[in-house]
Amino acid sequence: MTYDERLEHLLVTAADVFAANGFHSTTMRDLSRATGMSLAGMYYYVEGKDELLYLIQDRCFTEVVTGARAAIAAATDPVERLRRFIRHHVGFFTAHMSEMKVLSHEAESLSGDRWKAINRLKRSYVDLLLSLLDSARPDSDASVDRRVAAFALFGMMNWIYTWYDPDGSVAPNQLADQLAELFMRGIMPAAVPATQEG
Amino acid sequence: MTYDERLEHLLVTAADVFAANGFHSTTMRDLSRATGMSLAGMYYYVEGKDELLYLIQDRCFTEVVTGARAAIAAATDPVERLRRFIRHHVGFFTAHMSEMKVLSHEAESLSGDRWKAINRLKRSYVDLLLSLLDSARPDSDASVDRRVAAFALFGMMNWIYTWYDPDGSVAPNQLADQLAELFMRGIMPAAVPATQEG
DNA sequence: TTTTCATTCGAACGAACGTTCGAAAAGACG
DNA sequence: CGTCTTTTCGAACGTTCGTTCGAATGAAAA
Repeated sequence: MTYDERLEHLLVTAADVFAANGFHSTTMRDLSRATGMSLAGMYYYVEGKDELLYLIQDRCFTEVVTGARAAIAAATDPVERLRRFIRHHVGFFTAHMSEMKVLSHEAESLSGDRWKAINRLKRSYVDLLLSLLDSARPDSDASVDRRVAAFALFGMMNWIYTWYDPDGSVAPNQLADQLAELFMRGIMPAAVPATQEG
Repeated sequence: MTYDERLEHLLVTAADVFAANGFHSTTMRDLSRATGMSLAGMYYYVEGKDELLYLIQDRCFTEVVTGARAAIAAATDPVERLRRFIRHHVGFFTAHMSEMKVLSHEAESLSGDRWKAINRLKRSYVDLLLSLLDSARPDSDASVDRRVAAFALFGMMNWIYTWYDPDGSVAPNQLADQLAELFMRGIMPAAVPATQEG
């Protein structure tokens, strides 16, 4: 095993434990037990508990942002681009539950420069969705504020970690499609129309 | 000041501090400072830190559940009842941000019997929404799973604490209406129809 | 006043925490 | 083999935590 692989193992395991028990409730001794490394040994790979959380969030969020950009790049239709953004977010979330739970739930557990760095990523990701919304929505529709719409969407997607079981009766792909459908048309599809959406 | 008023003051202040800094990061000494009570003095009113969190969540959630039942009681139209449920939840949330943030964010910070008690309330509240959804949705619409729809709604509502400012440009009433509209019809109101919804 | 009960709190306790340090072990290279 | 570097880790340090305890205070009753 190389150095990088051992660091990776530490980060993945830590994400699982943080997700299961919360960042602040997790002790370095818990991580020592879970990883099989010694307590002091972990400090050879990581500055401390805070940097551990930061590395998990930074890696995960960077992957989310670049993945989203790639996912929407191929499409030109604004509505389709929005739909792909949603599918990518939900797909990534369900495939990396621990990391995404840590990212969503422990947003305020960082401080100082590390917090700022993560928030830069967050802002760029929010801006991306806002621009997608501006393109996809009819200009006329001012009934819902753009920020409200954006954070409502993030809310329904990021809440997943509180209830969703990827091995349950709703498959990740179905969940993604249903959330996209819900966000686009709501639960009360206006009576009849338009079944032509791929 | 009576005993009850002092307990109330402790609970309200603790909810604010928990909301601001998180439950686990908050020390009893922080609460002592914020309330003006002495460290030991708080233990005359409360068994400990865990019971403090439990009391905040129990009182708040009980109020949410009974308030929701009252809010929908007057209406008979299923869609209107659902709309009132949403408006009540968002209205209560924005009016009690600290408590609701503690309720949403610190759901896993309790354990044992106290966790079970809160989860009983949670289950009954979820069941209430599920029954409202069953009544409000066209029987035919199986495109979105009922649990997915329910938790998507809870997600967009409970996510509020991460971004919403009640003193910002969107008033609480507007937020409630917009989230209800979003959940019912989505961001892409199907072109033309039906402006007849009260 | 004296007695009783409710309420407050300074001071301390034991436990658990994140982190450090110096030495030991393991590998790489001559 | 010996030497240098990388990696591991037992043991401890200093701090902070939630909680307790017994004495002090205040208010009401007799």
